[in-house]
Amino acid sequence: MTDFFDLDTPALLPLLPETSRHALLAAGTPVHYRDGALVHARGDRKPGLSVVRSGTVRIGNPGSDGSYTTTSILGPGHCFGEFTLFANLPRTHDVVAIGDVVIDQISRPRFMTLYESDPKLGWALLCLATRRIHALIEFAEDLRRLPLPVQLAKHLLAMLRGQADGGAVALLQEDLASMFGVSRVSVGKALRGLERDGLLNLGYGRIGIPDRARLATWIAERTVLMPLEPVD
Amino acid sequence: MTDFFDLDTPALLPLLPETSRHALLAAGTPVHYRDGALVHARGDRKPGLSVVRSGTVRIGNPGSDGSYTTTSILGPGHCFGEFTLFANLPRTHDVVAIGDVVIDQISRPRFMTLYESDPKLGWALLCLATRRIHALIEFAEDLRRLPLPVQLAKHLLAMLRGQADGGAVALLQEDLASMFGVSRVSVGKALRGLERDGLLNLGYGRIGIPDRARLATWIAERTVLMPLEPVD
DNA sequence: CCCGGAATGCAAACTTGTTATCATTCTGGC
DNA sequence: GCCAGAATGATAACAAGTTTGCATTCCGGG
Repeated sequence: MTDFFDLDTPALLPLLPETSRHALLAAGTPVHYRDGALVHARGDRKPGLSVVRSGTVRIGNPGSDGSYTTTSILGPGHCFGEFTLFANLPRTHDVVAIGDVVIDQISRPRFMTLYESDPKLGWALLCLATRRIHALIEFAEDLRRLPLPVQLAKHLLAMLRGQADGGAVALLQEDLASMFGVSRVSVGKALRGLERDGLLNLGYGRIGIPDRARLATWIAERTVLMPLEPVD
Repeated sequence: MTDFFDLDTPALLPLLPETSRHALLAAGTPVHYRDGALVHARGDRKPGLSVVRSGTVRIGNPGSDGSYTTTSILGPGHCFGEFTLFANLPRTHDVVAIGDVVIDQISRPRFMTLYESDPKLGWALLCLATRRIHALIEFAEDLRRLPLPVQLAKHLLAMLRGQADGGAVALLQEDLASMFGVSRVSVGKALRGLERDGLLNLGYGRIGIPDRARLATWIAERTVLMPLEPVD
């Protein structure tokens, strides 16, 4: 489980050539966080880029009503904090460690030096940002147009990309609800509907997809937009 | 009326220093489109960057059910087409001219030459992309958490930013509906609710805000997240 | 092995938004 | 100044998601 929201967003590190990657990591200070520790809080003003070295972090925001919205869950090689560098913004999200995590923290001055000396870095960040924008737009569009069951199905399918048939995701209905900004009840209802149609099988903290191709077809029939294939 | 969705996203051109701006425009070929002309269609594979020179364009996508979702409306100085350059994607949206429009079309090879010779260009694009991601995330969050009237109010307020009190927006309820992925009926109902509370006054294709400060307060009372102030 | 907390299932009353249809009002162009 | 088309208002039947409360099932640590 690496990615929830930015499902089509690759990590930063693999986009960089060997040497740039090493330079970036060398510029950072590895910091250790234990489970549940707050890495950054919305509103924090200290700028810098962060790269996940090991473990996963949850990016999200609590609401004043006690609800919590998860924006993304990032694993090793992913980065965050670009807003503080390029957009002159404070931290926009809380970042919380899931389990034990090590994060390379790169200060603004260090990053700037690196950025100016290595054009590959800027290019990689642009590719990343662009893909993220694309993923976000498509996600927002889905959010507006698709009924909940289709959204859920799409997401589950994407989470199993690259796995063999009959795979399963370890995932609480509660977490799904927080990601889609919807109640646990609706998630449950939708999932059970999909199970009735034989597209999923539900377990305790586990959702299995018996036949990925069939689910993909089911989704395609309900999706409005022409799917896009990457060029090349 | 320049910006609907990317309300906090600045245009590309003002982010560039004088010389870079001229170089960029010189690299492009101005193309004229008449009202309603299709500049690009979703799925098109010819890459390139486009800069709006004059007029406005609508970025959006038709659904198979006949509905239409507007993602953004861009005016002079704004650019689009980055996806085709950095993410190896075909066009993700239809782009349609609103009124007569002139667009500078910059081919991929030309852009690449420019990008490599002028580091300011990459930096500006990164700033732009970053701000856009931020705006999109906040928008998606609103979409999930806020009731329609609050979303509408927030948007209307943002559209009048920088104008004097008592200003008005020229805007059809129909267009608002297409932007929020919601029916005209709900938009009407929500707007009339706001009018009852004295926060708006509705006209024919026109929405006025008598007291911006009061509307801002009203929104703040219903908004969950701590607002962010730009650093500097 | 069993027991308590966590996760899920279920039902009822309610809220919000949808579609569809029709009436009304506004506006620009002749 | 009038009139057709565009935009808005209003209503009713319906669909989807919410909240609340409680029952049930699962799992892991003593």
